[in-house]
Amino acid sequence: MTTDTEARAARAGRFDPASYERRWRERWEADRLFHADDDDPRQKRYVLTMYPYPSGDLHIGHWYAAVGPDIVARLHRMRGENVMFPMGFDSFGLPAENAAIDRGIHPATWTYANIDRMRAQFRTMGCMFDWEREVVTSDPEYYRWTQWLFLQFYKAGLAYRAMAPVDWCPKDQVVLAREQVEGVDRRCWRCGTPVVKRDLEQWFFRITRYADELLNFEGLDYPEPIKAMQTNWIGRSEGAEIDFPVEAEGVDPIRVFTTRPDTVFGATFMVLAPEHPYVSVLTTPERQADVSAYVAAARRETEIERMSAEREKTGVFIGAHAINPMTRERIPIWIADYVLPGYGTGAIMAVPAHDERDYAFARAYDLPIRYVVLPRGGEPPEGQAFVAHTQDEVLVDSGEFSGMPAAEAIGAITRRLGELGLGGPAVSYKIRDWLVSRQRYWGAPIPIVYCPQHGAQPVPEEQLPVVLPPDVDFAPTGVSPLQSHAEFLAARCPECGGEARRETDTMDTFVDSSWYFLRYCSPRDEAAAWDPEKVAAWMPVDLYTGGAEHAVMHLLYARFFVKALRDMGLLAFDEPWLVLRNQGQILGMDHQRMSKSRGNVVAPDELVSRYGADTVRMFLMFIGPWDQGGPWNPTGIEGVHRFLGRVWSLAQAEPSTPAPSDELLGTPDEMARALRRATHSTIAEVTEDYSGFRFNTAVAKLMELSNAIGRARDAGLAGTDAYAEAVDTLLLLLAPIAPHIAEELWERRGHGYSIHDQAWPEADPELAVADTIELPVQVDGRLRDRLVVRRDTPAEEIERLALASEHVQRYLAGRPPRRVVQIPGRLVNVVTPGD
RNA sequence: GGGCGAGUGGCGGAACGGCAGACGCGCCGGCCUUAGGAGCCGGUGUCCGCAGGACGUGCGAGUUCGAAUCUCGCCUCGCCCACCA
Repeated sequence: MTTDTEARAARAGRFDPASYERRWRERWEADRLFHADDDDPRQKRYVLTMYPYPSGDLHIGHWYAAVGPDIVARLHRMRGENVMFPMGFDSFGLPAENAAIDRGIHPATWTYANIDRMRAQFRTMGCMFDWEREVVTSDPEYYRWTQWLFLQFYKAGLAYRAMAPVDWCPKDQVVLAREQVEGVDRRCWRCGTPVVKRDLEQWFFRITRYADELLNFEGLDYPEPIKAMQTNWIGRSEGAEIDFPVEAEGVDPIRVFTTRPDTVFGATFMVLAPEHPYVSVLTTPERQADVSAYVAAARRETEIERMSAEREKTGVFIGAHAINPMTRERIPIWIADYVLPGYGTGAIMAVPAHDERDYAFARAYDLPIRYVVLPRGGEPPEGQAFVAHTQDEVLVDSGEFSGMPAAEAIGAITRRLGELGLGGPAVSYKIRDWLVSRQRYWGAPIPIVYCPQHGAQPVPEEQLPVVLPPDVDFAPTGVSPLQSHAEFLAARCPECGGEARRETDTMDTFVDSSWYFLRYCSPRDEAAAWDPEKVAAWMPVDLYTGGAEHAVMHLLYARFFVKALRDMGLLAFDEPWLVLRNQGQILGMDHQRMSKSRGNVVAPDELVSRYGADTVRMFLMFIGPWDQGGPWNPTGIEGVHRFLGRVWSLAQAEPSTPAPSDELLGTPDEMARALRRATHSTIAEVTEDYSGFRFNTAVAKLMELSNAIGRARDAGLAGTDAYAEAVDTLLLLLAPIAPHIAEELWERRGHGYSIHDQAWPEADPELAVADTIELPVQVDGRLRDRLVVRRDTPAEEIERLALASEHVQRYLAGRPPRRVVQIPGRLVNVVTPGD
């Protein structure tokens, strides 16, 4: 036995992935095997995975993220589709600049060295990336078109400049988008420093114009959590705007937004955000000192202090009054920092009886609380606001609306306000316009110049790209390093030709990533951002994969881009990707997110050199559901390596004399049929699993098939057609997940290059089913026996056999069963009469 | 505070409402070895055991012939959002 094994092993050669993996990768690349041809007439399939930031080295998480879509892309390719699976680098961004500050390396030097290293590391994965389509967003050939797109947004009125209170990271010395401020304590997403508010002139993209369309996910196959996150982020609220006239000459009423117009009769005071423009207009002289102090304090506060929900409510009375438009009562106007300047109208009608925040404020400042909505026949609750909004509340103390169900009153009161010219229905959103300017160097310069005569002027398209000058000072000063570069700064006004100053802010890197999937379609086009015909042919992306952490940033921005570009007539579709899948996150062994600062980053290199790329790929896919991720633990990689080693020897097994009939396994014919059954059911199952991103169970089924092949070999089937079919099928099914060994063994078995050009195997349903089945027999739902019967045994016969079982009879004790439940092909359940 | 997930052997994890624990790791035993940290074979949820049983999917109820799976209520953990009127 051992000597046989050794002899076979000697002929087959030792299983040594290092001896063939690199060789095959080089050959595939030299042959352009995985290059997607624009002119290929077959069905196109655009598979995309999020391109990485070139941080320095690939870690195990990059492998995990890339191998999943690679498997699916390869499956489609073997099914005869023209598959594009490109890769590139999101290479602008802050870390490069930090490297410049910390170590004196130019951002470009640092970035491109990292790209070179990571590109080489990427190649060791054996993914079918089409490197001929690579995009690098910091290349002038790329950001030229990022700038061009900015100009299109500008011309379309979707890019604008405004003074705004913005989130500012004091450590990185940069403005952040709202989406880049994280957590309850409002920290910078990059460095974790608490952010502060600053008023600055900034560039915005008008994403709010598309809020409603972005809420529509019809026809999109997204994970539910992503849809929920985007929906919550956009935060659409329906309600009413209501005007509260003020007691001051020549001042327009204060307009508020509320989702509860039914409670307007309970509005006993008003609260303005301290930033509200009316504060300075309405404050009475005797209140001026207190109000100014409060406003100044609010401005100094960081977001941390301001946003904390647990915080005591504070505010001051500004001395002025407004009129409740329904009760006609005179109500005091306060300012308080719990009213946010950016949401709704920056002013609220305070209804302490029906809003917890207003209630807390009223209690703190002894303001009147009036309940106007109550459960039918109920009493006002003791010591708290009544916010419940079920079906059964009615209005009380609300004039002509008293007695009306609250649900109905929302519409009725809103209509009445409209009739009175005091407001009407309104919709409010949490989402704000996207702040895209950054006071940083390593990004695409915003293509605008400022002329003393003509103001902000777009750089003419033929002058693009506005190139980053290489020689700047990188010390962090709070202004862009470009501001101290005289040559860059000096520009001509496109309108008058006079001296002008160039915009020194660069664009958020999320602008770069909002269109890179379009550039992949015609990556070397020098005349346009993309070739419309090629984009029409390839887009939209059929399958997009990446981390869920981009739910409200990249994924939302890119959807906005596509919709905006469609409305400019530049694209003819509505959504960038039709199917989205998120991989889980691979955590460090300490169960923390992998990061250099924690020192828990797992590099794949050592594993790859010890076991080969196929083993690492397969192990990563085997550890659990792909969308789940989890802490890294290399225990168990040996099992996957052993499996590939078994495939290695099974695929090269020498024909042996067929064994005689075996009492347990049957005749050689029966054994062959069993093997074919295993082969064909595995085809069906693995195909399903790959398509559904269930790679872990796919691997388990491949292992089961190889176990069956091993038993067949031991039974002497190695020379038979059934054996050859089983092994060749196993290799084909293995090709997407372990492309190197599949190719090597395919060749060794005398088939032509390349296995990756073979057709995906088809399962024969006739062969996949067994002639005899084993039926579990339950008594009262508990397993008591098993029946082995032919597949076509009639139900009456099965019932007879089941009742005849001594294990069943023991529980029936001679009584007739109350009933017998049969699920055809699944089980039999005998229900006893009971007591 | 709101929203969404998830709790199954020693471990990672399987399981259209129908045989709980597939597949693998680990562990135990055996074979082969000068050796085994290589390879191969067998066993492995817990408890009682001769056969054969009992108990088992975070906890408690319910629906069902039958529940890891569906419903309700708790507990724990994770993620996202959070003074959004």
